[in-house]
Amino acid sequence: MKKTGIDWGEVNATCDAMSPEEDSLARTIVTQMAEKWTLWTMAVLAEAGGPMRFSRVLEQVEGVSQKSLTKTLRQLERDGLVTREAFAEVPPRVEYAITELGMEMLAQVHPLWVWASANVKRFVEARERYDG
Amino acid sequence: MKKTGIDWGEVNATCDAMSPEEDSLARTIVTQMAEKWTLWTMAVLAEAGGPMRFSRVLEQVEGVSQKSLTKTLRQLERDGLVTREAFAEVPPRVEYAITELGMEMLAQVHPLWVWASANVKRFVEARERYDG
DNA sequence: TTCATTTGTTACCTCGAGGTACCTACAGCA
DNA sequence: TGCTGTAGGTACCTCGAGGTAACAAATGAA
Repeated sequence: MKKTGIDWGEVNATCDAMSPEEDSLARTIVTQMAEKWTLWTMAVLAEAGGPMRFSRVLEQVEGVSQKSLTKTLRQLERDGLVTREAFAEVPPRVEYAITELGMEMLAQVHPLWVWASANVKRFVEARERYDG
Repeated sequence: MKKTGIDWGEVNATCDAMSPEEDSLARTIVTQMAEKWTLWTMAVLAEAGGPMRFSRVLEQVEGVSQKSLTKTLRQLERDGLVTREAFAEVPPRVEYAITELGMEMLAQVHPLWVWASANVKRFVEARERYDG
């Protein structure tokens, strides 16, 4: 029945070996990763290939509000997924860049995203079957 | 700079080839996957290796409320990730099981989860650096 | 007759995500 | 003397997630 060869026991064992705080943190990481603008923001910074000003990111992540982008970037910075460098100039300049850890996380997410995109039709069919 | 070898252009190309509805659906799939009880529920059904009654799932997914589990299972059923079979008995019996599509999705998520668990320490350190 | 069982549904509550809109500070420029 | 541009902070709003608690429906058991 386990046709995919996934050993969920292995995952559970990994979780059991962690402290409760660590366990809940792993959960938090995955949850935040799926928040509305997080992946998109990281992808934009990854594609840029170097530091990017706040307003450039704001343009590239189409539809995000200033407030939400600020919050998203703060969280990413806190988790070590992006770096932030502020320059004491007028008008102010702040540059963001993705970190090695951020690139590693994107590498993990990448196949999932590709799979989801490639299998959209199967989901559409399932929903039509259910709704109709 | 793209040290991970990820070709995000490839992902974007995939997205560009989709209709807006399909694109937003792919986004929706990934978002729902990260909702509070979704992955846990799927993992429980996958580990069971066969059909499971509602109340068994309710026990295994510790902390979930009846209402939330019902909603979670409905969404999973709608997306073709689990099956639901109701028996006309008293008291009622309803059996849930994971589908092939569900197993495939778990297979995609698995490495991400393992990576997140394995790298918890790096996130903890980043947060301590930021907060302290 | 009354109660337990099982799978929901519904009303009501709280909390947080995320949006819009408006405010600052300060130098340069017309 | 205003006006512009940048990176944010803050007030206020709406919307949905998710919790608790109570109820339904029907049958077999006490």
